[in-house]
Amino acid sequence: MLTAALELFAEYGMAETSLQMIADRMGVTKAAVYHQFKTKEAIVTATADRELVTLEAAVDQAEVADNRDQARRVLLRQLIDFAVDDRALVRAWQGDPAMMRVLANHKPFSALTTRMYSLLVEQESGIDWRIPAAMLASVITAVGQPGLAGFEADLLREQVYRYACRLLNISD
Amino acid sequence: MLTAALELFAEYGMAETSLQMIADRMGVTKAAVYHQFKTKEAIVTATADRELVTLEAAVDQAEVADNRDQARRVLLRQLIDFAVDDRALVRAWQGDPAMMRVLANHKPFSALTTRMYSLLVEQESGIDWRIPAAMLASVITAVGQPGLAGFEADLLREQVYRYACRLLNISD
DNA sequence: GTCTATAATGGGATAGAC
DNA sequence: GTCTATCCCATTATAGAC
Repeated sequence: MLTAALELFAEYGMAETSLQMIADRMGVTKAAVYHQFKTKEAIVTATADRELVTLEAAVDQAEVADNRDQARRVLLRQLIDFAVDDRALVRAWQGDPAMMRVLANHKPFSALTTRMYSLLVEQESGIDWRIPAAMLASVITAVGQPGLAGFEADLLREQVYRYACRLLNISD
Repeated sequence: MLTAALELFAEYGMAETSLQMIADRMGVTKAAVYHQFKTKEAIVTATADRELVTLEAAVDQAEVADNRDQARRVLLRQLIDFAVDDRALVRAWQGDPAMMRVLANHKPFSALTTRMYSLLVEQESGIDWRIPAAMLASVITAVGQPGLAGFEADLLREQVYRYACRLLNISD
């Protein structure tokens, strides 16, 4: 069910995916869908929650690193792995304004992005990390672009990691 | 009118922007909007057409460059200028699945992206430019991210150009 | 050109039978 | 859990007066 919904979100966006479409793909009626989830937003947050555990584990691991550069490298690796392995999810999340609005109001999601942001945005050194962080996020989520759908995961993973390191001026 | 529509598209996405919202922002009724544009898609393509002339001029200029590297540099500069100066437009275009579907079916837009792609995707040298092209597009459109809204255009322009050059391994 | 009024459609959501 | 049937409402789109 969540898989079916996520595929449709990735293809049509959240706003243009009706409960009827989800029900049709599952071969049931709308009422059956409503039996599991009270609202459409609940479906969206449920699809997100299923993926959040993986991302939370990645941030957990990065937060215990020895220093900030190391933490960033660890986070980077895992975010890229995650994005490449689940490009449909990235497509569903990235950019869609309706989806972003719902996720921004979803506490577990916003809490996670705050933690990621803290790892990236350096206060002490006087460097403003907001711009490079935005670039980095953009490069990682680029794997969701339709034009890259044909590439194999291994190649894409390696290439994106190389470009991300180049962006951050760190050795891979 | 097109300005009002574009602002709403940038904030709520195309699918979640109703004609009523556009009419309200203009202080008129829906019927007045329909008098100018027969359908909602017509409004979208009209907002796009208004911006396409700028982008077409940029590609024209790049296509007459001496060599491919030079063409890329010219195109890069102008695309970044365009994106930074009109971040609301980038936000409206980037990612929104509904918007992308309409634009993909809009000939002037698809023709332009084909021309840009030809400049970037190198066949002769054996290098596959599809991945770096996707990275580049991602970095440029990153200026539309809400988190970068507070930065001044000049700073953003300079930074994005630097990161883009780093990505392509060319001197700025 | 802009208004009021009104169709026509589709979507979110619920009630109640099986 | 799934169905049929229904409600309510927002939206797209049009007709016709001013």
